[in-house]
Amino acid sequence: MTREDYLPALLELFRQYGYDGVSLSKIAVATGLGKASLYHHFPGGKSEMLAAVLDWTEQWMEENLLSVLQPEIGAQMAKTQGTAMRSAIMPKQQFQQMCDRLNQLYDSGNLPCLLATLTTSATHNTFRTQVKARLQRLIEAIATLLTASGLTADVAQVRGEEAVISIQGSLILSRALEDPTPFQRVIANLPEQLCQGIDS
Amino acid sequence: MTREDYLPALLELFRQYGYDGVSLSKIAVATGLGKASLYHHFPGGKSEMLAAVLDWTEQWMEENLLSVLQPEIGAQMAKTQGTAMRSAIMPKQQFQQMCDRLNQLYDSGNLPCLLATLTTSATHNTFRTQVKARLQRLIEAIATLLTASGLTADVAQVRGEEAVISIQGSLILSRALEDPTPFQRVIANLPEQLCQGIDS
DNA sequence: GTCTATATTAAGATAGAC
DNA sequence: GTCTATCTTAATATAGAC
Repeated sequence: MTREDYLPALLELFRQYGYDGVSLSKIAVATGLGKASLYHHFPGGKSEMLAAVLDWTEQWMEENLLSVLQPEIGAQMAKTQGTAMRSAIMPKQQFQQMCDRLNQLYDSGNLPCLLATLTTSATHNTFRTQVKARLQRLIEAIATLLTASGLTADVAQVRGEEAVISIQGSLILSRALEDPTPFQRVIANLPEQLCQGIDS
Repeated sequence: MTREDYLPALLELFRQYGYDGVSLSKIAVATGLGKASLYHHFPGGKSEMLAAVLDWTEQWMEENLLSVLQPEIGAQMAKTQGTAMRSAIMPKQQFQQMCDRLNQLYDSGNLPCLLATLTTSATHNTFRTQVKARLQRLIEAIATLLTASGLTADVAQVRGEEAVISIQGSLILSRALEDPTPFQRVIANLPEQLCQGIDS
């Protein structure tokens, strides 16, 4: 058993209960390990566990969200399909794919966002810095794709922020109401909302 | 010194650090009281402190948010101003007033929302129930005003949820980015967003 | 790599003096 | 109504056997 095997369980704990709400006893139960074994895999204790989870989810974000938002990918899709387009890319399909991944990440609105949980329960500064950078990169990726699709930089930036606002806000509301439909509605409308004013 | 005098300090602590992130030592420092004195005012300890804060903020919400959203108030405003309107109410001004109060509550996007913090750091079930009811009542109040302005019940309900989503999402983003402008932009656009399709 | 056992510190909570 | 002192429990963390 390597330490990566315990990252999924750790992610579930931290996203659900926040950093302060997770104790080593809880972790021991969830992983089936004793406390001493946990320190074998994570000598730095709880903070190293969260750091490992953050690195892991950052990798997921790169491979599953940022990758599908690359403008070149849309250009390639348009090329292989022979679509005639002014901007030569197809942002709506790419945003649709992003939404599919988000649906998977948050289990259709039934699971909370780790970044939001860490934002609200103010923890160590190093974590807050990472969270900030992660959100900025997602916004930037959306904005870059929208800019490549013909929008101005300011409009694209605002629209990227609005996407994150809708996602985070609906996750909060869905969790508070114990009803995933607000998140699902937001996700269903997001590609069109992002592409308003872009000729497809 | 009565226990109400300590509610503002307690609210600041809970909204910033969440229930699990606030210790009695922190509370003692913030209030300037010893632990034993805190138990004199709040025999139930930390959970009773949060309960008192929740009751206090619920009262604030009734007097500052729900009250200005009553349809009768809009009708009265229209009447005294002699405005000719089909629906006999002026929802946009009322939503504008709601936004002013929200701006005050969240210090223009610089302070987090207690309800969101409690939603993310999953605490006792009694608190989650209260948070859920509070959000439902705000959504309902917005929807009721929109229905009185001519919208159908389903559209009004969705629009109420979208308002809460925008508020909560922008507060999260503003806090994560350490930049209140996303919240301020949302608040500036909210009245018009809510009143789309209503003749004023 | 996992365990039992234990150390250390902090948290939540109470007793009783003033 | 506030304090000092103390208690109890839980949390983080380590030592050392297997």
